Amino acid sequence: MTGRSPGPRSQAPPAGGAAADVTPVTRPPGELLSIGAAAQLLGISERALRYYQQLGLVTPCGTTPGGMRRYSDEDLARVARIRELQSLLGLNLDEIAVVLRNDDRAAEIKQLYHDERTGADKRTELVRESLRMQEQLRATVEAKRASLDQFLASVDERIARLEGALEREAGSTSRATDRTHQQTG
Amino acid sequence: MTGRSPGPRSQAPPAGGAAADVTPVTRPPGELLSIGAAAQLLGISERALRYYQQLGLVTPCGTTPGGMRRYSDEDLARVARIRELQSLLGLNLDEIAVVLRNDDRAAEIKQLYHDERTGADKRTELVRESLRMQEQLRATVEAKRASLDQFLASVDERIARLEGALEREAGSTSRATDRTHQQTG
DNA sequence: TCAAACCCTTACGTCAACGTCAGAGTTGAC
DNA sequence: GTCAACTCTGACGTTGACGTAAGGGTTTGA
Repeated sequence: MTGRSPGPRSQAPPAGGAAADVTPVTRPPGELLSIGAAAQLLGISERALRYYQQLGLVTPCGTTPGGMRRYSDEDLARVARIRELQSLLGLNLDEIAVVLRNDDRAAEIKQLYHDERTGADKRTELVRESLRMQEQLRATVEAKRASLDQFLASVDERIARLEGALEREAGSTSRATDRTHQQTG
Repeated sequence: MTGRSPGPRSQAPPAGGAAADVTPVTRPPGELLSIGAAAQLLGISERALRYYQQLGLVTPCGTTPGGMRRYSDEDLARVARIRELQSLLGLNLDEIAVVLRNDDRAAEIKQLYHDERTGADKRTELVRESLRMQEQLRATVEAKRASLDQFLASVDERIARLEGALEREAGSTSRATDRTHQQTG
């Protein structure tokens, strides 16, 4: 009911935890991965990786002399982020591109921030810019969370009513049909 | 960045609150609505309503002698539920069909529960069944909420770091380049 | 009663996010 | 060096969730 993991349709698969059921691929330390290995580790298809690259979302950090893609840990993290934004926030790849560009800008800002040549006021300005972007993202997430909490509350309410009914049933043990069956909505 | 409302792509539009920006359509009391009125009130297209019917998700409570659909408030609520399940949980229409079937079963159970002819043990059994279904849905929602909270926490952490940096900048007011620029991650 | 506004079914179109297949090149172990 | 396994670049196919247009009925207010 929560959507089968292997399929690409509907929900995006986990892609953040362990890979597929077979061959958990005990992750290598800091080596570069081929597209096949990366795909298996992330639990997604090679096609998806190429597609993300085509859209400019993730470019593998390098290639072999023959032109074969090599993915770093950082690249993998970026792909994981994509899947997270897909499944958690329901963003499409265009919207995700915006978020990733903000991430990149944040990294750039961090560099500049630690650069000795950056003046104090410039530094402050950069931090403010980064802050604005993060707060915008936060607003999106928070909105989603609020709706989800409300939904969860309504489910919990139904559950509470049902549990109440169950207790009342248990209370009226052997006496057959008493009239304690309230009309609770 | 949060997905434009009018478009059908990516995220499902609100459909729970007010309709489109023009003509808020101050809802009629308990009358039946034509498909056009229903669509406008819900902020979705007529095509979507027909499509949901085609999939067996929502059948308007009646039709005119000429065969034109009439939607009750209950029908509208059902459609709103569909949109909510789409946008909040990211379920596809097949998965939503399952949830709606559970909703229907719950309503049926409620009827049986309040039926005098239903015995005490049967009653208990029915409540248990309903409870199981709701708890299954709850698990789905809760899982989503947990991931979302974690994501939100990570965003908040970044924000906190940035705010810290900002305060430190404000602290080192006029003195040009001091060395209080910590390496915080 | 009659025309404008609305609705019906049927059917083809669209768009995102990949799936899949073909034909050719690359790599790495032996 | 060679061969199996892997990867490359096109390019067309698929699927879900509708959009859209055609051709024809239905409703309703004047």
